[in-house]
Amino acid sequence: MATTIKDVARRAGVSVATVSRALNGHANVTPRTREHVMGVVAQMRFVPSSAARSMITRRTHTVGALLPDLHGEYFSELIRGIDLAARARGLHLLVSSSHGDAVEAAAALRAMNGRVDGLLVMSPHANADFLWGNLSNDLPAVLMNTRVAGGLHSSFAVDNYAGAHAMVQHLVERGHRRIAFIAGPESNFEAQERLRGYRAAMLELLPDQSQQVLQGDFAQESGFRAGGHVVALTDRPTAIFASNDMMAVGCLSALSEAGLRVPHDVALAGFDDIPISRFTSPPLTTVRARIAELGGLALESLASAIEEPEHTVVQHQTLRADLVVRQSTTPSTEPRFLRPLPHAT
Amino acid sequence: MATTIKDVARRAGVSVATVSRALNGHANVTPRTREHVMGVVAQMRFVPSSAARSMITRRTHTVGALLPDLHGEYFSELIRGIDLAARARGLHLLVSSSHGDAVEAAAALRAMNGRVDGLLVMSPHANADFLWGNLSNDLPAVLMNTRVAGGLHSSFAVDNYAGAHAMVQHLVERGHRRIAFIAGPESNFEAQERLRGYRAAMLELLPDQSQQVLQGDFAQESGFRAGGHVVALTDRPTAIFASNDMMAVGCLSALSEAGLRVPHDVALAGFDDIPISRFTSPPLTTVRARIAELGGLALESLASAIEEPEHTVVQHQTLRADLVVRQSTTPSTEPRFLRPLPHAT
DNA sequence: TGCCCGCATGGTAACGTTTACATTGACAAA
DNA sequence: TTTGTCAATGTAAACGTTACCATGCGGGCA
Repeated sequence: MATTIKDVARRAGVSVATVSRALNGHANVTPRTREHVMGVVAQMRFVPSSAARSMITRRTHTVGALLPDLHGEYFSELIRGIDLAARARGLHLLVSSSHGDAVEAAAALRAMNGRVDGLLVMSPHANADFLWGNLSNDLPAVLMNTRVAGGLHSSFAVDNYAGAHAMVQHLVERGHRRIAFIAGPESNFEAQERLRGYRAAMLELLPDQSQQVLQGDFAQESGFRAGGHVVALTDRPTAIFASNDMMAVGCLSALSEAGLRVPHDVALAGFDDIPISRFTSPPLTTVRARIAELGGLALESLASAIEEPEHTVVQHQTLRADLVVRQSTTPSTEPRFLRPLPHAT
Repeated sequence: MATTIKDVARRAGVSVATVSRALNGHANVTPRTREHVMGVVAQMRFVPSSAARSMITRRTHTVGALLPDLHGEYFSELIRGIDLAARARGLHLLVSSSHGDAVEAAAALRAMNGRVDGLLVMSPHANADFLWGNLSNDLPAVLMNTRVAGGLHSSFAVDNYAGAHAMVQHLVERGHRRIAFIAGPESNFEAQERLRGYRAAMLELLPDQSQQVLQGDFAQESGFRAGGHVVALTDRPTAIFASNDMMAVGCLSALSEAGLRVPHDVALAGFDDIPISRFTSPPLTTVRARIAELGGLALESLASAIEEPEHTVVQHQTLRADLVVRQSTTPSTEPRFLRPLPHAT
């Protein structure tokens, strides 16, 4: 049986109210009493039950994060950004991965009720209806990279469209004409935006060229397969733009196995700028998605919505996605021995 | 104001007990009543407060995970393994990273009280005293990769010593004599064990050779620095054994920048077998640490300790760490175009 | 001396659930 | 008709904490 505040009060010879006040650092308690109480607390190794506490204070000091998956560097980065900001605010983090299943996501969302002060949601299923149906409307929530633009909740997103557009432009400027694109999951909003950016840029800059889209699913393996496919093509593309870095890494592996040199024989680019992309060989040209920053901003926004619900305005922010040119698209005759940056962002 | 079970009861014209029974699928409630109640619940979008519920049932259906950090593929893998097992058991996951600070770790540990049914702890500070001082003794806990062998808590660990030993043996068998080692943080238990394995194997297999240990901290950047250091050496080692994959990746980057070919000019090996290590170029010889499996097993153990506290026996399990030979240590004259495995484990 | 004020502390009602126990009513057996 | 049984539902006491209000006590001031 766990010790409760009553046990402490009895042992210390004071009331539960006094123990509570001593614990929470309230003003009106004699230093002498406080010391005595804290001594007993330490001696009995008493830790107040957060559940009971949050029941009455209506604060859990916890935020929930609903993510589609936890796999890979992308989510690692996202969680890191969220965690960092959460720690700074003294908030705990309850993570939940929905694995792409809307029913599971809904269940997870409901299970968080009463356990969190607010919710961070990144879900391919998170359209307006889904949210309305499963979110308690007085629970603050912030959306990340979802297609719900308007509505009651603030949202933060990476400018996937512009980023992809810029990458195509970079490849075109480097003289490429046949540029293949490895797409992400069709149902994924980010993947859609990146594809849209590719198509628009191609149409705009190389209207005569046919677009070549290979299907992928954001996992390394699918990039590897796509790479193998490209290798076998007659009239091979001179550049491959993978819509995320993990697929680019997989693709790179397939290309080297086939004996093709990057960027000499074929240029390769990714998207996200996950930490590993600086350390592949050659280092990967990519688009910096600032995933950690996205998570951090979303959490900041959520935290302020929790702290002052009335002053909060719904905001929709799009983070710039910058081109990061490394050696996988720049021939080795150009300066190439750039020193990789330290991994901290 | 959030709707409570009372509001639902009033609206449905029944008592709170009936609503509770309907919600929890208890037997003695008429189908007709249940349907009616559930209708009102849906209509009012009522979600029971988990806090209040767990207060009385003394079950939160949540486990806490205290980790030293959340950064990088290692923890991504670990969390994935934990999450997967947790989902299968219907448990939620409250993550907390202590960032190497014992005080913070202690605070995190205490803040979890009453909010979780059990604890998964991986902490460099987790010695017996630390745990005893901060862990409510009736809260089940399982340790991962810590130095506390005996004691009240079950623990799971990777056989870092044997893994490192096997790697050195592999390098020696391939004809290497001058084998450098990039160490991890000195205070880290896993890093210590791996270093111990290196030293023991060197002493045993190459008693005449001097050992060469470079300091690192498990981050890519430190591997990069170590690589740069090795490159500049007269009498350069013919093989480098980095004590984790991230440092190996950083080192690989430094080596290629310097124009050294791996494995032709220098062999390179890592430890952990994080997903990315299959996709570097060349693919990395490493030791498979089964991080996700470790997390999964720890969670399983914790879950059964939660479900039947009396039948649970304290167990200490060490997971085998297998050598995974890829091209970074095998010259290209040997068969090298192995197809990378799909990333699922 | 008497009064009032402020401060430390105690008592207790919340918070929103679940659950043991009480109550009701219907129906069957005597 | 009475009585017993059982199923469905209601009532209220927990769970462990905080917040509000009451209480008592000591000291300063008139």
